[in-house]
Amino acid sequence: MGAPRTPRERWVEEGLQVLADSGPDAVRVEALAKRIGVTKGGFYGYFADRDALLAAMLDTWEREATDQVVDRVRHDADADADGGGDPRALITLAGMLTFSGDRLRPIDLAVRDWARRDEDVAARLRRVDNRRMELLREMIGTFCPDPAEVEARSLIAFCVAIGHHFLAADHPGRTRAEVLARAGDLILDRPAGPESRGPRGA
Amino acid sequence: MGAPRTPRERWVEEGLQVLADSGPDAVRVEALAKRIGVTKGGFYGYFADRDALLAAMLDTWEREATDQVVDRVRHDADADADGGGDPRALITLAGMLTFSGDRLRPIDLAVRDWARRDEDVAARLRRVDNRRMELLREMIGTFCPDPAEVEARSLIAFCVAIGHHFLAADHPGRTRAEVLARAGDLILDRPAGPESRGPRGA
DNA sequence: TCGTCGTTATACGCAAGCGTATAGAACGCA
DNA sequence: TGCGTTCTATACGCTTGCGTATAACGACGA
Repeated sequence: MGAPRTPRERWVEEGLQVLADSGPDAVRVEALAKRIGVTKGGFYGYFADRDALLAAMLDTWEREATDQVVDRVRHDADADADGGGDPRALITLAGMLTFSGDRLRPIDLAVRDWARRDEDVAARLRRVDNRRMELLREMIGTFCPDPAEVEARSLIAFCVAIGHHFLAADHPGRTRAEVLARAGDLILDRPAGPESRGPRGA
Repeated sequence: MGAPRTPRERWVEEGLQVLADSGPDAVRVEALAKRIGVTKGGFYGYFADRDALLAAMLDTWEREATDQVVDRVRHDADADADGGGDPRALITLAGMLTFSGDRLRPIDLAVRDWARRDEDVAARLRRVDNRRMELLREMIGTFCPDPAEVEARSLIAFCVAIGHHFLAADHPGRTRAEVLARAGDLILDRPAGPESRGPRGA
């Protein structure tokens, strides 16, 4: 058997790329083939139809999105093996506020919009979000005793992490990163850090 | 001249409807015609092409979205002519957290996603968001003296208002409305209200 | 009653995109 | 070298959608 010249994952990868920067409606078999530099000939060997590709894309995203959350927690927890629980929470939360790499974030945003009109996508997103939310609860729980407040702060943190990418407003005299840093202070219920604390990410 | 049987606004309105629940890619001339119960014959008397319709839709949305903000402020300000500035802020902010009617909200969400891939749309959204942000600053400024904190709280409020619609997570043992109410307390920097305070909206 | 003008239906050519069929090319293995 | 598997190119029919052209239709004013 010949080595796959255009393996299945390639179609999925390219599909996720297009999803990320043009939305699900732009994920078209022939367009993907053109991007890859191939005709659609081989596509139907891997997938029954376009919907099967979309499902495979979501499978990949869901798995990666979940793994990533777990990895991040484990990594940050190791990095802070000395200090108390707090710094871990802060660092991880800060990471969450800018949320990881350039690969998954745009996909994540696209999926969120997609979920508004597709039940299946919404169900997948719910699984992923519940996982992340649980993480947030745990972290915020390290410094906040009231469960209702923990829930509220977690919601706020998550909404800011997502929402600021959908927000087009300017902040005259400040950068978005600066405002986000200060927002992080408020969400974490701690006094404002030095004004010149470095930006935590965009 | 015969009365317009299918006036220009009808196309715009139907377009916004489709935009709201299926995204911009689903706004197709012939599909709209079918929805209206007409063929596309008359469409090109009003619009040069599909893009012209999209532009007109955005014009309408931008105007309505702006007017609505102004109206809401004026209305709430009148309703609270007696009390201090604070209640006005609270009420309006609460309204913002669930943001108004069922008509504009879904359009708003669709436009936000759209703006991620279209410069023109992004520019329009920036105008609208800056307007709303200014309003938030003003309201939050009535109880918070530090400008940097005002900016951070405004960002948080706005992100929660938008973000919670893109969030699929559950809140075991609580409703979303309850969690949002508590989040509002935190954003407004006031003690938690009675647990059983009615939900402020969905 | 009869034009007139705006709206609409119908038909056309064109392009993109889906899913299928079929034949050819490339590679691993014997 | 030859065989079989796997991927690929090409071609087909079908549908949807765009934008244009043209003719019919209807309401209103003269």
